[in-house]
Amino acid sequence: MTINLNSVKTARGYHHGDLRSALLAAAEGLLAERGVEGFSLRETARRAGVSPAAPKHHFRDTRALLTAIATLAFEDLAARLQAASSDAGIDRSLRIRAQGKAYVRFAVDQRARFDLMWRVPLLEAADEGYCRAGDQAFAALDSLVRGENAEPLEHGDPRLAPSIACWSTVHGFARLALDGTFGLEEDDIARAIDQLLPEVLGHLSL
Amino acid sequence: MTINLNSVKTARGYHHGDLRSALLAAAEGLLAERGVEGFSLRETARRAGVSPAAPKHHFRDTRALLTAIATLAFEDLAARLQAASSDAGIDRSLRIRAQGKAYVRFAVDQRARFDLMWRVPLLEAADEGYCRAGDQAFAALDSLVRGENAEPLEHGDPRLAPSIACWSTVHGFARLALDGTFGLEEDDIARAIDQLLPEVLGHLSL
DNA sequence: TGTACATCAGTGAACGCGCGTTCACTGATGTAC
DNA sequence: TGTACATCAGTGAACGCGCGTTCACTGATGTAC
Repeated sequence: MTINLNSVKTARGYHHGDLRSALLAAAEGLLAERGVEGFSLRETARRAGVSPAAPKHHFRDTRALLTAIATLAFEDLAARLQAASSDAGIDRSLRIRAQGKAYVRFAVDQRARFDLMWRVPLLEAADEGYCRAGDQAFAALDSLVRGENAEPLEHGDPRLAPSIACWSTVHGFARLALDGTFGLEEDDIARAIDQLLPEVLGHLSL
Repeated sequence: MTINLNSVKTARGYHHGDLRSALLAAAEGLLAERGVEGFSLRETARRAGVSPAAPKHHFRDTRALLTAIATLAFEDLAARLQAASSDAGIDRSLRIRAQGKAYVRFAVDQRARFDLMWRVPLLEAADEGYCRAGDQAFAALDSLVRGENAEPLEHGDPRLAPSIACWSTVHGFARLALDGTFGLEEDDIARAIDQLLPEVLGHLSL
């Protein structure tokens, strides 16, 4: 079977086949190109080669689509945090450094996705999958800071303080770097992650 | 002289008198009510009781107006950080705690303003006043962490690490609290600032 | 295996919205003589 | 002190834009008999 890339629409026929995935992909692309402020559902449909009304069959509205993307992003982040600490050997403070670096890298390399993850007014903040994915990412960090076998704690438990300290530091560093507050150009950021960040994390006693 | 509050427009006459300030005030109000996402220049003009074209004489465009607001907000923040550390006596770590608390309080009590301050794509990021006000706020923190008489350093100097660690932590904490990531309701946040935040700052060794 | 029919996933034109901005204008202010 | 005139700060109607959403529709798919 030959796939004719030059006439996707014709080859495709009336039904798309996997429009849901195509919309997600198109939305990710649009987001990466224009940032959260430049996002629109119509443009997403356009990029997926589909009429403006088509997305309705897969996502109730813009918020639903953005929420799905944010959820995927949180899952991706959780996986990367896991991987980073696993790959870093057994020394706890090295693992924390590695994970922190992975966190900031994620934010910087995928800034629009990262922005979106926290842009709560644009999302269905109560969505179950979204919340679960967020918790999952936090758990990756928490199980490293408080230990693999530490008892699970409720949101807001004061014993979470060390994990929250770590999360706050890393998250704040990422945001400040993204928002250009360190006065850094694009290229300097990479250096900041390699040099400044480890030193910053060195000021944390967990 | 009697001021007729019921017919401001009539009383006002053709010229406004101080439209620039009125626009800033209206914009702050709108921002507080609807958040950054809900802001518009037209609505600001409407609230100032003026035609949609009037703002042009005072602000080139929406970005210019928002930049002015963000600048004021940074100046306000800088003043509060100064005040908080001055009021906290001479013990350095108490002062740092007090300042951190002031930072997060500011963010939480004025979330829309705080959001805007960092929403760089909506602002004239290179605006001189905006940059100066931002630096001013950082200086308030830096002079406390590195000491009143420490030599001033360039953006990106590695010796800024302790200040940046502190800033990152406090900023990250504020953002995570605002974005609901701690799973906290509005009321819990006040408690988090009083109880969780000091403990978080306790994990910082500066 | 073939046919009837319900269901599903698309189309594309249209609607109404609020937005930022432009335009020709006009009323008020302030300055020069 | 009075007058002419330039400048400034407003008006309000209009424009064009892209957006999200609705609507009646149609082509493809899958299921029941």
